Amino acid sequence: MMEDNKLNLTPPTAAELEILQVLWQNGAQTVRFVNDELNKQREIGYTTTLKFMQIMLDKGTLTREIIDRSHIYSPAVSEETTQAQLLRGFTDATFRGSSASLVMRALGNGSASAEDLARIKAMIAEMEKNG
Amino acid sequence: MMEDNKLNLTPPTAAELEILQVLWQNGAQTVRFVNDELNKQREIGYTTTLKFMQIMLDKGTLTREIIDRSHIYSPAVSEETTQAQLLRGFTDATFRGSSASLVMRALGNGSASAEDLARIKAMIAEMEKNG
DNA sequence: ATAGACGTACGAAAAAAATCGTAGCAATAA
DNA sequence: TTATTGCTACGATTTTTTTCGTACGTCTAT
Repeated sequence: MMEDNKLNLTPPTAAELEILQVLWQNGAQTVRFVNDELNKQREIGYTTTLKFMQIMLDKGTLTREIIDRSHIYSPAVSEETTQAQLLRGFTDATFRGSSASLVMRALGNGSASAEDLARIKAMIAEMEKNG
Repeated sequence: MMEDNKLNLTPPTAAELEILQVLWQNGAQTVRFVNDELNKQREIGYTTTLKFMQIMLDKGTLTREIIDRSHIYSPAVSEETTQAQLLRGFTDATFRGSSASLVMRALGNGSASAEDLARIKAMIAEMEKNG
């Protein structure tokens, strides 16, 4: 039987997201590189990382090419799209779909710098100017 | 062996959160009530809901009292605290810890009304006034 | 008293996510 | 040539989450 290799509609799992982050930040890389990066954050075996990346390849979340006998993996989904997709699900589940509540609470945790606030204000102003 | 019944540090799973939402919105309720509410959104068996609520009781996420031979469950965690906890994890995983990025993207999806924007602006103004 | 109706308890099992062990292949060092 | 090193492939296994089936107990209406 052949895999359908259908396009990925379901969002990445937590572990998959970690891998995507490494690739989004560093561009196409080998399993070795990704695994080393992940190990800066938590302990995880090489074959575990490899397995995930193979699964993601199968799901269509990653693509790969062979360069110099080594497999180089690239994200097949953009960070922006993925963030939007995950954010939607999270907002629905945790804030009953209210982006405004989510924003209020995100701002409320006090982690935003003055520049952050300024940029957000600017964005709101822009949105209000348009429609 | 006795259960440790230790306080819950780990955030609720997706299914647990659904149950908490029902209780936060409707106050202390029976399994039957919660199950009926959940079934307005998706199909799920009574015993499944019951099992979750028993597990949550065990974890300390819920408490219960017996009224008129029936078990009435209440959330043992506040919605605010839980949202903050989940938001933190989500922001770390998906936006590399940047609340500002998250806010920008949440606003960018265009779901915020004019009133929402006004309220957010007010909040930012308040934050800037203080520190 | 007895059959429903309505509840809870408990033990699994099914499904999904995460992790690893072992084998095997190429290049290269000794 | 043989041993070592650095990869990938693949088949489990473990853990967590989700889901139910079955047993049992208590009222209540016949």
